[in-house]
Amino acid sequence: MIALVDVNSFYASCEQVFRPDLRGRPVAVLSNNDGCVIAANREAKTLGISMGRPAFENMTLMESHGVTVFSSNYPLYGDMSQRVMETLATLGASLEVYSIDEAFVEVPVLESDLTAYGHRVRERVMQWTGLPVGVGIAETKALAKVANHLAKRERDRTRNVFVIADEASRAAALAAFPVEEVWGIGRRIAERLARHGVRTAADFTRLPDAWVRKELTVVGLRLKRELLGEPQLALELTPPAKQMIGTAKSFGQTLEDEGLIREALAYYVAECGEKLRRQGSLAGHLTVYLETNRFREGDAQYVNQTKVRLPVPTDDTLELTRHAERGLERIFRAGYRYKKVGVWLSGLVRPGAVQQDLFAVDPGLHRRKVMGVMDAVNQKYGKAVLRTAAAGFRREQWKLRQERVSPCYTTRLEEVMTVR
DNA sequence: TCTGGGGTCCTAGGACCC
DNA sequence: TCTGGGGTCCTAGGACCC
Repeated sequence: MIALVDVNSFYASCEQVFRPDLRGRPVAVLSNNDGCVIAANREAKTLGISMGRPAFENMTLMESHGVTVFSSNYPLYGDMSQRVMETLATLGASLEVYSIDEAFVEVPVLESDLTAYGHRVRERVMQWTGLPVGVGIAETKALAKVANHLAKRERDRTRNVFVIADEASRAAALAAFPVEEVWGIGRRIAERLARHGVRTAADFTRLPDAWVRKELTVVGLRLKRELLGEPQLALELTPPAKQMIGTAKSFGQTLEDEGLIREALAYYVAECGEKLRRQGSLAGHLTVYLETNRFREGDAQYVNQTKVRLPVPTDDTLELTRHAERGLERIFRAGYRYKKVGVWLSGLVRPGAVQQDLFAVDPGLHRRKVMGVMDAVNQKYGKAVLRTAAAGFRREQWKLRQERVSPCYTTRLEEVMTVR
């Protein structure tokens, strides 16, 4: 059996762990650049805060009801996530970390009372991390997702456990489960299914295989079988190496100056380079992406991207920066007000699998040492303390807005709480 | 005035190979 | 006048996830 464990309103709950004064009170967390509401606890949702909508649309509502609003604090959430996963690892036979706030846990075979097991998971995570989780248990991943949804319907958080263990409970759960809430059924597919009269998960499982295969590809077919209780998706115990590594972030304000955009780009390239080296891969291609603010209807719009093939796959930030700058040069057009620049590294390979280029110069051992030193210094003294000259000294002019960020309670010594 | 970021998987179609 | 079959690789685009 598989348990899907996820943290309730994860980001909001992380903030509340360190702010006991906010227990039982509405809390919301904003996206990067304080743009959209991306997390809200139940108290905030009850007030009508709309998730995924711009912060400014919700601000009046939030202020009038005393909602405490935070900017995203990913160092905090990442660290809390790791604590949750380590706790879950002590409870399951094996574990797939599915996202920052979710994991599939293989229930140990000797557990006979699944509901009791679910409660034990909930209680231990609460005791060890202070975070509330919901637990859904079933035979397959897709059914565990359904069970997890149903677990969250319980208003009483101490009862956020739901088990689909036999045919009768499976049939009952699917008959009452809207198809658009099924894992893997998004807005587009839900619309298409609705046109064919499919409204519940149970309706979906009754569609002929051939139709599902043709309309929704093998992905849809696998999903149908999972919902019927036939496992199609194994747990991924070791996270596979990433196939793409990228960074694309909005500027705090729109920019027209190519120089500033180039500096932001170089800064993002360095972030990607660090991730690339941590994974032990080399990138064969690099895509640069540039965009104006599509929400400003009066502005002239421009969006473009270009893919650069690297002569030899590399993980050297200086080399990557050089090619990224060339890419930007290709697509930059003066006269627009830009909102976002991004870079994606792809064609990732292991160092052993590299085809050498007869005419390319290997940046050599000393450059690899430079990168090693840069990573070590930044690991120890903080992000981008040591950076390339290309990233410049004008970050103030393009960096993200983050006006309501909480302390990094668990990852920065100077921000650790003092208790008297 | 203010509108997120970072990914994955699948398919179709074109270019190219022998 | 008639013009094959069996592939691979790459890219773009669409869908999805949290």
